[in-house]
Amino acid sequence: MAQDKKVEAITARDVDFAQWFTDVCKKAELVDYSSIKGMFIYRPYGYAIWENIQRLMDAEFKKTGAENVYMPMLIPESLLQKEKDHVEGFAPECAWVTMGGSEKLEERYCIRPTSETLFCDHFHDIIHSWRDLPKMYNQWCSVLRWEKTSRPFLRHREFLWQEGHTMHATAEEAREETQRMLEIYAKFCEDVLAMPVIRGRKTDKEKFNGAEETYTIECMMHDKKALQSGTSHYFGDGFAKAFDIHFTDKNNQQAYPHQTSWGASTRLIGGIIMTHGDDDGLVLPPRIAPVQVVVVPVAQQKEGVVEAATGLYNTLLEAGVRAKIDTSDRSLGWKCAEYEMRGVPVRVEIGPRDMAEGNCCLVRSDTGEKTVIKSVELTETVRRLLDDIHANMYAMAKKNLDENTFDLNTWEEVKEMIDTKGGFAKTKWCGALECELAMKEKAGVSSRCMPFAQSGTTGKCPVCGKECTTDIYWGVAY
RNA sequence: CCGGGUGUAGCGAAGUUGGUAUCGCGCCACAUUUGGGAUGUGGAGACCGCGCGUUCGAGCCGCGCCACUCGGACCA
Repeated sequence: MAQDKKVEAITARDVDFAQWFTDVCKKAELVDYSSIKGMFIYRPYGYAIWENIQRLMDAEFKKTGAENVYMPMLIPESLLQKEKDHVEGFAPECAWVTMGGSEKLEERYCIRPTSETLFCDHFHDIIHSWRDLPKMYNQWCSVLRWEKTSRPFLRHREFLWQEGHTMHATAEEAREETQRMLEIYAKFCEDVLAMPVIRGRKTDKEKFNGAEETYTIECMMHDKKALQSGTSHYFGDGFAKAFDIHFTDKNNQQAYPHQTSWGASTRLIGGIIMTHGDDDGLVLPPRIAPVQVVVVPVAQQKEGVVEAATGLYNTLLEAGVRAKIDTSDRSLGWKCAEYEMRGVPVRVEIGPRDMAEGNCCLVRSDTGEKTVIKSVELTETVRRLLDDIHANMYAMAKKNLDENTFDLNTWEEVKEMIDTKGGFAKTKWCGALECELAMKEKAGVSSRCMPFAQSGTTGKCPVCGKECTTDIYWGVAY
């Protein structure tokens, strides 16, 4: 019966993945819809996940020397238009401010879809000497893109993100920065979010507007579709030239600096949900979970139970564990189901029977497994368990990725795979745009990335059959 | 943006030939309960997505808009 109730509350994951995702977002109280299409309300539990992402990522950025700044949210149209490829890419999804109070503005302002142009305008003013470099700036903000369709976390019109913008004296140094930041995103996904990633480079078709090279980390969701989870761009000196940013180098020569930008967004939360969630709802990676352990007293009206539970709770807090205790008058069953739905990694149950023997019961959210332990060993066991859960969640996601990635040779094979079971196809690619477009047209997949880990072997392009060496991943993307 | 579907209480739904709206869950109070979404009694809660029109009268009919959703195109 209890099982039936849960299934009733949330659509079964493998019956309708899209509906399951929406149900989880709503029922776990991560987000709510606002009155404007594509603009979402981040509720406390959802925002708390973002705060944890911010806190942990920000620390990594700062280790590299990045500094946080904040730029205006409006971009004068003339500024946006300075770099041709960039404006062409973003113009279709810009929202514009045309009025100031009751006055029509002389020049309309774009609400930032990304801030390269604003940073460049500023860099123009502050970079004059080789001593001014590198400049490594980052900002946490929201951006606006007038998307036609929207889904919680995956595609918002306004979404929260961070955007790093850096300027370097040499191309080599900028390239290193691009790689360094991509690796930070990759490690973050693996070590904090328990999401395995494929690191690689985007094709020219898929790269960021105005960039010379775009690097990406691609994750596989439980439904075998791809989620681009972080990107890092190398711009060369294109923007520097467009914005007339130059400096005097050590040899007293005028030079253009080389630029990068890198970003990750609240889309990561969508990734967490779609990678780890199950039929009971969310399953949160322990290192990002707003509540890591919830203490639930059993038969709490009995003498001493609440006190014993509170004791465990305080022990956890003192040990630095993000803990919560629920002494509300909800039934035990309700509480169990509720915290499973919210994906709290570990639940501690303690009732009269456990107390009599100095025990408590630990339940892990990833497997549902219950273990009775001595209460005095709580902190140590919980710490180990949280690490175990992380490792297990990563392993399960890695298994999903590995088992659904296929080495294929022709576009027909790719189509067959996508139409029947879904997954990533790994093939060779000749590098021609026509072949890339044909894969979309014929097989229904887009290129995800050319992985850094190249095999070095020779094979045939799945479309034109030409001999080539480049390995590339294809998939259906969010 | 194109095509299909849907908007009635916090959620899920019913609503007859047009007559100001019903049910379940949830919510609140009290009591009894509590080792996997408890039970009883009582109570509150809806400008029927928004606007305009037709009509003596619209949840229901017409037009427009907004939002959600599923495909497609586009995009992080």
